[in-house]
Amino acid sequence: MGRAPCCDRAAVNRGPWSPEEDDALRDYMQRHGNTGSWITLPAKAGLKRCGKSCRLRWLNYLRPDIRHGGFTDEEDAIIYSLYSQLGSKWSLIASQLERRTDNDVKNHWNTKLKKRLVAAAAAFPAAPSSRRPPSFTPAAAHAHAHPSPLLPLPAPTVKAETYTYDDFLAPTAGLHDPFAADGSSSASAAVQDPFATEGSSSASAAVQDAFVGEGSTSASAASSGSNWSAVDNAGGFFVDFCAAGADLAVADQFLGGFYYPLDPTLSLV
DNA sequence: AAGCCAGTCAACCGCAGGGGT
DNA sequence: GACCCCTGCGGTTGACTGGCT
Repeated sequence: MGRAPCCDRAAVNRGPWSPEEDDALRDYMQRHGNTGSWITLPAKAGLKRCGKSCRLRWLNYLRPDIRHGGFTDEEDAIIYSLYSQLGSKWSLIASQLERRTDNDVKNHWNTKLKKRLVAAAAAFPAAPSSRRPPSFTPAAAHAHAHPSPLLPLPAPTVKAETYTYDDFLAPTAGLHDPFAADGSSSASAAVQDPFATEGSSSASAAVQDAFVGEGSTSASAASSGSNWSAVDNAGGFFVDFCAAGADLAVADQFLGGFYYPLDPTLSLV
C-alpha cells in the first residue's frame, strides 16, 4: 500500500497554470499571505489546485521578490563553488544568491553549467597521476574537505550572508603548483576554457573568463600563461586548474572544487 | 513548409524531516 | 515513544520553443 496522495487528483487541476489561476493565487497571497497551511489555501483562494502546487507556483514563480533567468557570471561562479562544496543542496545554494529560487538554480545548473563541465571534462583527459596530490580521490572532492594535504585551506563553510565577488579573489602570496611534478609546468598548450560560454580556446581568455568582472588576479594570471584541465570524477566534478609560471595563486582557487572562498593570508608549506 | 531534435523550464512526484498530539 | 500531518527538498518529467535539415 502506497502513501496516500496529498489531494484528490481527480478534483484538482494539473499542469500549467492559467492567468486566472495565477491572479487568484497572487491576489490571495497579497491579501492574506499564507497564514494558514498550504493544504487549506486552495479552498480559501478559490483554486482547484493541490496545496503543494500552490506553494510551488508561489515560491518559484509568482512571488514578487524573485528573478528569473539571466544568471550573471558572478552568480555562475558562486554556484560552481557552492556545488563543489555542498553538492546538490539547491535550496542552500539558492539562499546564497539574491532573489533566486532553488528550482531556478537547479535548472540553470542542469541545463547550462553542468554541460559546460561535461564538455570540459571530455576535452581534457585526467591529469597525469604524477601531477595529482597522492591523497586525492573523487570522494574527497565531495567530502567537504580539501582534497590535498598540500593545501592547508580550511574546510569550506557556508556563510550566513550572501557571498560577494570579493569572497572569490585570489590570495596575493605566491603559491607553488602542487600538481607540478618538477615545478616546471609548461604553458605551451593552448587550452579551452571550461567556463567559457562560447568555446574560447585562449588560455588568457580562460583565466579572464574565470575571473569575470573586475577580478584583480585575471591580468597577472593571463599574462603568465595558464593551463587548464578538467576531470569529471565519477559524478562529482573536479576542476583542476593549473597555472604555469610564477603566478600560481589562481590555480588554488580551483583545487577541490571550482572557486574557494579563500583566506588571503594562507600560503602553502 | 514540414518534420525532427535539442534545449529550456514549469510543474509533478515521492521522500525526509520537523512539529504537534 | 509512536503516530500523523505538513512542509520543504531534490530528482524527474513533459510541454513548449527555436533552430536545423
